[in-house]
Amino acid sequence: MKYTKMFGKTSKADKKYESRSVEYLVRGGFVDQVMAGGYTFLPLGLRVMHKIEGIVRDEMDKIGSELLMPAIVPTEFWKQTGRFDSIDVLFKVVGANEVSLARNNAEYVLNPTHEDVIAPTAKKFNQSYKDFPFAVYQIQTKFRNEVRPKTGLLRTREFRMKDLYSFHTSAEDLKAYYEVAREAYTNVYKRLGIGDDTYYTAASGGDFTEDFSHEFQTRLETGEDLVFRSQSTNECFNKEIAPSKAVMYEQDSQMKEMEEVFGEGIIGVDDLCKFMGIKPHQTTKTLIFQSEKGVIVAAVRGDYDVNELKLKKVAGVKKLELATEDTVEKVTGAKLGYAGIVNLPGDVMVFLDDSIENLVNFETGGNKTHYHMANVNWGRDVQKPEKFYDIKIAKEGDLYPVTNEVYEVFKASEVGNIFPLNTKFTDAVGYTFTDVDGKQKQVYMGSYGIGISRLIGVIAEKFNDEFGIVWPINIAPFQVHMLTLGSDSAYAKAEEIYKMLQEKGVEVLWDDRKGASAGEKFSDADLIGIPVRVLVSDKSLEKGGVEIKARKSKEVQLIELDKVLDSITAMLKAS
RNA sequence: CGGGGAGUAGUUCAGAUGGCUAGAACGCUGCGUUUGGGACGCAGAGGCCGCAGGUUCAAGUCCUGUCUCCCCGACCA
Repeated sequence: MKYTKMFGKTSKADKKYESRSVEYLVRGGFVDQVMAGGYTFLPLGLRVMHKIEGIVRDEMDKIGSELLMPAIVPTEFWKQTGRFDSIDVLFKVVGANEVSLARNNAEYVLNPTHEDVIAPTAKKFNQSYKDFPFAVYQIQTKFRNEVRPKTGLLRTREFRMKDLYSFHTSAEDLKAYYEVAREAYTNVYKRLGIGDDTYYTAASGGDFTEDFSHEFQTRLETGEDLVFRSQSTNECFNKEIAPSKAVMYEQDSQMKEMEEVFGEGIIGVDDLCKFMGIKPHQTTKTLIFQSEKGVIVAAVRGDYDVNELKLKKVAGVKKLELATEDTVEKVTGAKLGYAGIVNLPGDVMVFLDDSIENLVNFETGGNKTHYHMANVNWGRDVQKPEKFYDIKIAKEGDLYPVTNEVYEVFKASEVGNIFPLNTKFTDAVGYTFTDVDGKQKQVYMGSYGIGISRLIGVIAEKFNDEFGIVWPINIAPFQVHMLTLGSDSAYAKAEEIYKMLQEKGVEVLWDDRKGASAGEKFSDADLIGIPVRVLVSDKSLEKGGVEIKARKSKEVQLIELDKVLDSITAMLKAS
């Protein structure tokens, strides 16, 4: 591709960008923002996307077949699975004006994912045990009504995604395939150049499943997720579910007299600590929740917060929300802000976090407006429960309960996820198969996603320097960036080399601008970040050849003309 | 969904308390000089001041509404 014929231009930095990936992708002419969370992929960016898709497709073809579903489907698909009213990012498509509506006033869902479409489709075709297991995938544009798109391609309203769905005759078979998918994903990330920094991470199953799901998290300073990793076992957990054990502080050896402290309007751990002259880890935080099984009281040490996902599991409830002020008053007998674990009524479920198990002389709310209890002790003042639970949100410094080691905690960006859906969707659409015994049985399903366009952002964010992007070889938009300086004869020679490289199948971007200055061309080459740079100039030709340099290195080599192809091939191999 | 900021040239921005025949830089066009790390001179083109109402002799500037974008937080299958 000749640079002068390519659509899209580089630009100088003229404002502050939210991150390096955004700056370089925009300035390099890879993408152009059209709206909040909506980008045009310019030719350079699209080439990167196609490279990523190629790798993903190659690995997916080994474990499934590609198909393509429509981006819009009748709302019935989503009503059937019960998700039409519950998914908060769902977009709907309707005719835009009266003329259009007069023609067709049906409503469609703009799919954010395709479980709801593939399940009924699969049901149409595969009903015999002989058809199972099977898996299909597609690479397609998805739409989600994100409230706040951010960080360039990392979170957008419209994005490219690979989604794979697998179907099985048993939970065991699904589990076995889950591992196959995991393996395929691992290969994808390795080939993309981020294998070493991408972690298989347990996460909440969310709406989809009671089980955990798994995410592939790439370590990234600007990432949105927090990953807790056990270094000895390499197990990783998303913050939302990370099991945790609190670090214990030294406790008093003697119990002090319990006292009721009057603190008018003192609400919240910070205020309380200032008021009473104690530390957050000497206090307890008590929250009152409403569930379908009744009121739940949960308490954690003051320096923690309650993890509602954990609490749901521990309490065995499906719905959990903070109780209303009225309920709180009824349960505690006090206004909001003074709840504690003393003198609770007997008819509520109480779950206490293990971080408060070994506290001595601790504080808790008085369950009496404006009152707090100080120097509370187990046994003497409150009955010690038989069991403490882990219902806290993990934080940096916490221990992994299984090994008692301090977690390594890092920020990361989710580049893929896999869900064991079991029968959630197949049940919803009435998908069963006929087994060898002639009976109808449940179909098990799994769902597996890779955020293609997000990967471009993640990789650009990960591989760059002060001058621009440094693309990993497998997904660089071109393999060689050739530039020319000097007289017409240098350009003529460059054109020869350009044609030769193209004939040999080397992807080359030739900066053939005659007006641009040398500095401009060098800077653009660095910004765009193609792995190998080849310079053809009067000076290099006088010295007997061309100059070749890897993007990630500073070293420039002079190569004789007849060795250009070999040297480039060698450099590409090495990078 | 809560809080904050901003819409003026292709882009980034400046245009107190109304007086504008609307500016700058970068980019763009032409001519010339340059050409090994974002060159220089000269000459130019380019604007419904987001949109709709209102106040005023006069609105980019004030008021109301509306749309959009950006940032922080909550949420995120």
